[in-house]
Amino acid sequence: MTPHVLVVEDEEPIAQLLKYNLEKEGYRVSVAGDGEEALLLADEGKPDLVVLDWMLPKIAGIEVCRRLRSARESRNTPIVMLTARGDEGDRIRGLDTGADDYIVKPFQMSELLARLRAVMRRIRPALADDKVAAGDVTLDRGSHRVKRAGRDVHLGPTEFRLLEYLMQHPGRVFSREQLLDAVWGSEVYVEARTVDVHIGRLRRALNAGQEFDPIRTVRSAGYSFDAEG
Amino acid sequence: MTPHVLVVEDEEPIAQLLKYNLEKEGYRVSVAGDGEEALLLADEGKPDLVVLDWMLPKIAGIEVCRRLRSARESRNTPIVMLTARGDEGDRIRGLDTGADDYIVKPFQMSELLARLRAVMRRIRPALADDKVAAGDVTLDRGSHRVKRAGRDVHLGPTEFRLLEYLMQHPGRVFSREQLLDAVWGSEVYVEARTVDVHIGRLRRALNAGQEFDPIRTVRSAGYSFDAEG
DNA sequence: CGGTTATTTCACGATAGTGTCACGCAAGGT
DNA sequence: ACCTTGCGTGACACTATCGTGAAATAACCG
Repeated sequence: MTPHVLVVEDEEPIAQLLKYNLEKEGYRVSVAGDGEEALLLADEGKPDLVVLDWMLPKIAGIEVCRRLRSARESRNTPIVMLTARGDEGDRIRGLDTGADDYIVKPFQMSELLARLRAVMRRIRPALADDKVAAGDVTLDRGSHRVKRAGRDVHLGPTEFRLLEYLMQHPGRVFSREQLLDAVWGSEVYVEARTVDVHIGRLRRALNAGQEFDPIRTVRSAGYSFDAEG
Repeated sequence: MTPHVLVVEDEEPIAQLLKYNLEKEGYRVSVAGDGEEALLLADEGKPDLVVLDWMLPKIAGIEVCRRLRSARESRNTPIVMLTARGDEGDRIRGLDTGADDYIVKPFQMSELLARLRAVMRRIRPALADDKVAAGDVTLDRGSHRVKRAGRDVHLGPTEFRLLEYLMQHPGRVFSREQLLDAVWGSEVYVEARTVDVHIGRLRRALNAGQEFDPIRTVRSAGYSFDAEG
């Protein structure tokens, strides 16, 4: 599936310019004209990346950023903000609110695209299909369902995202810190050991009535998801 | 352990300013005055983050960036570059060469610190193909697995790192002190003979059911990993 | 609001991994 | 042969790390 970008920009010509160029690059693009619309579209469109103008009518950019970050759905969606030249204060506040990057207006389109590429590269693995399957485990993002050997498995939201992330890179070992960053988000601080507890619950739910445990503990390194075999 | 930052900057006042402020933030800081020194320090200091001035004597910033990216040690170390105002071309080239971010000079210290915080949150996920193989032994950093002739070999963390280090330079002999420094780290003190014990454990695990021992003892010199042949 | 569900932290026990030592054998020199 | 030095390894006390139940919070949902 092609990456989906949400552009939040109130100046129509700029919005169109962005849409045109991004689509040429192969992205799917939605445009929101103000903060309210942005939150609405973000909620239903589940974009993979948000380009966010800092000066917006109705709801300020920083507020949009904060709300996107506090909503579970969009907690890990990269946000690139557009700021006016010279407003360092805004940039710092933005980055600390959870934006991943910024571009100063006026910008070169080539630079913006390079930035987006850089940001996308960091999360590329997340842009997989709707369904992930490995071994006898199936995870469906659409219906938010997980099955083990055909049986439905009930997971809490965090366990779901944890499994989702692990299954996206089968066999790969992630440290607790990496998992916290990927699953919980980089802006919240929780103890690394919390991961253990969720891994435990995930295991209990996933392995009910099964003997093989697809989640591997690598001592002093982290956890990984491994299909049987 | 506190994060270690390598600052590569040829203008002494700026370098000192950076060092001062970064240390105040709790980072450990090394300073390199040119590209050559940068590569040297990066190699031996294993920094967690590199702040790289783009205009350097001897070796240009972009070249330093490229070499850091191609070296195994520093492949996943985030790089933030410092560029002069208005040089969009450089920035784009830099980002595409593998830099993770840039700051335009002159910059606000607070902005730079905010950027570094943002970059530090994301430890670059290691690339897929970081495997080492020699003879019938395979070591995969990503999945944290070691195989001998196709069979899984279980190693403790220290044995894993030890083998990893030895396999990186097949045939080369390392003294116990060198191995302690590379595998255990320079800040801990352990007896040199401890290496022997770990070599022994590594051998036992690796050679189970095999007749050839890929680890060679060089009397009064050290150990090396040698593929069969 | 009240009740439910999810999340986080803590503490404790279980277990895997680590560093030292000591003893015996091996290698090398004279 | 004999002595010296270096290496391999079993044993053991000590740590670090992991799994998990339970308690305390926080989020959610009518």
